[in-house]
Amino acid sequence: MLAAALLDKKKGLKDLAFYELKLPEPMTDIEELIGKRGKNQIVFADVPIEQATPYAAADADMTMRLVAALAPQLAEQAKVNEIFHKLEMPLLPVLVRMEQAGIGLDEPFMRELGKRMGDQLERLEDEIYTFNDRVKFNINSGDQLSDLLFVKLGIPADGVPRTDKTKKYSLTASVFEILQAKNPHPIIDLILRYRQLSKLKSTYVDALPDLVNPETGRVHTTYSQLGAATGRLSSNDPNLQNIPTRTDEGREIRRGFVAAPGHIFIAADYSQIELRVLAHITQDANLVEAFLEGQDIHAATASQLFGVPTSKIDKNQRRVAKTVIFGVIYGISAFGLAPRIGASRTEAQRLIDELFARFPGLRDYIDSTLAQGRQQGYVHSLFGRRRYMPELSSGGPRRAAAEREAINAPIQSTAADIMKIAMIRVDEALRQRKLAARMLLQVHDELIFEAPHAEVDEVVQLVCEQMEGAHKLNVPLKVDVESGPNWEEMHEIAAH
DNA sequence: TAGTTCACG
DNA sequence: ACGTACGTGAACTAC
Repeated sequence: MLAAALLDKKKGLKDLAFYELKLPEPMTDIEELIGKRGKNQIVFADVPIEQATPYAAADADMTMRLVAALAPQLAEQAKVNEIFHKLEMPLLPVLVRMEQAGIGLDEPFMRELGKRMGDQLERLEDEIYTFNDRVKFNINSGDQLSDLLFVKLGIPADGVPRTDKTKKYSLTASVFEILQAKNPHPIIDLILRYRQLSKLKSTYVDALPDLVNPETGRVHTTYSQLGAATGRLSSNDPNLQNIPTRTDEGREIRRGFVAAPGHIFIAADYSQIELRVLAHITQDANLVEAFLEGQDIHAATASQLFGVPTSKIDKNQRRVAKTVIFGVIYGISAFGLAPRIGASRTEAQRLIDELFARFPGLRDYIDSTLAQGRQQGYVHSLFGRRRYMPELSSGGPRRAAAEREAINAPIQSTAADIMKIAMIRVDEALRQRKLAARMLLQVHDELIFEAPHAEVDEVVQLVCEQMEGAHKLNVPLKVDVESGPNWEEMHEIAAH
């Protein structure tokens, strides 16, 4: 019950206070003071002191009473208690420093990029309208798009999947790609291109400059320690954990994140942390050996799957092996794997079977994790962080979904715990050595720092040491480091 | 506000 | 027969 209360991000202080403290008196809601999110909303600083004072006092008082009510419940679970006091609480001031540091944004660059994207979007719109008798419509509207594609243009809709709740035609990028292969039509590529550009423009290029804090001239995200059920952080307003990197055009946006004058970014990312955690938890001999020998893990997996020496593995085999092993830690089925690797369901099943045959520790891990999850009602990370999963004991598709979550959670959670340990240690080491370098961002397996040029060598050394040594597993933790003047132009730094 | 889509690890 | 890969946050449409 406690964990549920603490982990339910939708439960605010007020709900907790009523639930845990059984308050008889209604508390003032923050919305009564500042209004709902929107046009007429004011900031708390504008609330008259006569109203702000009792609200703030109640807020602090309720928090203190909640500590008294919840701490004993927390203490009943030794490991969860330790995660709270030794990990989450020490992490909090580190996150505050990161949020307050913010990150520089090159506003003129973003505006220029926005203008270019806007021009290109206009051209795409015009081209798309030519397929609708030059009549304008809202390309972002799935309803209007469906009508054009499947009615006016007569593209065959058979085989097009339906959406979950509304059962309309699903119009995702992968659906368009399949459609294009079966019934090629020039409008399809235009739509894909339009979608990609408008996503980048509206979500990042247009939105980010509005979030520059006028006081600091920088963008300040907010991290949530309760954002993810697995113990990962989440980032919001803006989300700086999903800045584009996968396409060249998306990557351009990263060029707009710039290091302060006299400074340079340093990015340190854990190499394959989830698979290393998988090797540690499963103790699978083949997996452990591959990491101990410093092999390219996906090439090594491909070698096992296809029975070909690692040196003879081509790019496609490596890609397939990567998809298969990630798929398995996500609980994928042959049905789900097949389209992702462009193979038949039979072939997909063969690869899954082969993976389990070559890495028998994986099957044991899945079986024992599910058994323990059903028996205890939760699964846990290496450090004892729990994810409650009552639906493991239900039936039907909800159970299947819970099983996939249960397979993945210990791995993702353990990686998240290790990263949090590293962040605390890196922050401590930077401060202890009186360095001016600051930790700015965390993106799950990666930390981004801003350092004066003169500090680069020392910071790189320190960061690697703390991250790689955050926790000893039965396989090494490896960290790759890059640096550069902006978030796009990053170049590897030679091994330390 | 629900639903869909898509950006990231 | 059923549904089909984990974890997020944001923009957008339609109601």
